[in-house]
Amino acid sequence: MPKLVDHEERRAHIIDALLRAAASDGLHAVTMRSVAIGAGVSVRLVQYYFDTKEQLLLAAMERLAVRMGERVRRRVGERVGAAGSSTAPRPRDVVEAVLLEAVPTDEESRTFHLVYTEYAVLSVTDPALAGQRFLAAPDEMEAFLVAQLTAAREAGDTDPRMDARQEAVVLLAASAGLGLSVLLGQRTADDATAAVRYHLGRLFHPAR
Amino acid sequence: MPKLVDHEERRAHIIDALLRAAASDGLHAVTMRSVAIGAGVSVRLVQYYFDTKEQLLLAAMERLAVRMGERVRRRVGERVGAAGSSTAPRPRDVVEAVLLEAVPTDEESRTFHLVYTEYAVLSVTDPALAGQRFLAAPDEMEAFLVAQLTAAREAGDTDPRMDARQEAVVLLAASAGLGLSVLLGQRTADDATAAVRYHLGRLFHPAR
DNA sequence: CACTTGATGGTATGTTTGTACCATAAAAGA
DNA sequence: TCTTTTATGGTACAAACATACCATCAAGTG
Repeated sequence: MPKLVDHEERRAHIIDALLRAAASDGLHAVTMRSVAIGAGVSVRLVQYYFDTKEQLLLAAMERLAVRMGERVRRRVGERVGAAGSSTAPRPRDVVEAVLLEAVPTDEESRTFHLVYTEYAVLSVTDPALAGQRFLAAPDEMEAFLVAQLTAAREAGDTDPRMDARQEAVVLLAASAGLGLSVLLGQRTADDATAAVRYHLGRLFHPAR
Repeated sequence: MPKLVDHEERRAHIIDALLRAAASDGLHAVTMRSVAIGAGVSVRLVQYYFDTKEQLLLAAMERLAVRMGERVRRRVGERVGAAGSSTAPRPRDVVEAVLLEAVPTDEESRTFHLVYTEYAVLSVTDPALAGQRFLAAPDEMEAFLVAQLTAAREAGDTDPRMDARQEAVVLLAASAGLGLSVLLGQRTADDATAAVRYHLGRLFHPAR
């Protein structure tokens, strides 16, 4: 046999080229050739590792979904660590961290969220993409928020009449909407961040 | 001359075919041929009325933007009328009407919002679509909401410490996010509506 | 009645796309 | 050493696309 290459690494390299292409020219403009050029390989190689274009798109989407989970978990982890290893983090800080993940700040997160959104919209009309793992991440986050909000309410940090489930739905929708408006260039990331903080300030009473 | 046709009507007819095609197969899959077939005319006719595909897409987008304005204004008008011709409508009802416009209920509004969203996302990467009237409608709505919220606060219907501008931003983002989640099939229209109502219930005190 | 002009159909063309096919170098196993 | 398998390149091909071109019919105008 020849070089005996690490397949997963090669696939990841090609997928990254696809994501770059999708972010700069749009997911609809992604072509086997443009991906190959972006990855610095021949079209034949892309075929070799992904057989068909549809499978390439599928694989890229799965990678995005995995990354989304990692991103959110990392954000939460940072907050947990920042509060010191012994103290439990305040629910408000954890919730803020999760919500702010949806706001694209640097170029890297902008790219990520743009392509993620392109996929989400595409999945509505494309049967091959439909019913994919797009729903898992949001559902997971919703359950997580409900738990945090419930804890906060029982600790007396919010209005006792607050409905944790409804509030989680609204928070998630607001952060998604704010992130989208930043992508569309309607708002700056700072404005979106300020809006999230304002809203959380109204939701949470000062502890004690 | 021949039949002497109403150009605007013909153009509207073709654009409607484009919107249907975009809603069912995705904006990226829209082709001169599919539009022509959908409109029941020859490809040559589409060329005749819109010259190039880019101009066709542009014209359809403009039509969407105009419709969006009409939709919102109609919603507000309904609320104003429902309260009786002499009484001023309660800000809460007006705000609710505006926000619920973003939630797709029947098939017609689902089609409309889906294509609108497809255009919005496309405009991020497509230079021909960039910097278009997408921003006008949201800005207008934001100003409108700020005015309503300010009036409500001054009438004592909300917490006096409420920041009308920040609150408007959050409300707009939440309704956009909820509408999107309905399009993506994550939530039902009823759930989204309930979330909007819940949030407004917390924002507005009962008048008096 | 001739003629111009608006509205339409059909077809040709050049380009781009995804994919299939053919070839080959190189390493490992017999 | 011969053969099989892995990784790669190049090219060919049919389909689809946007667009340009050529033709025709009908309705008003002179």
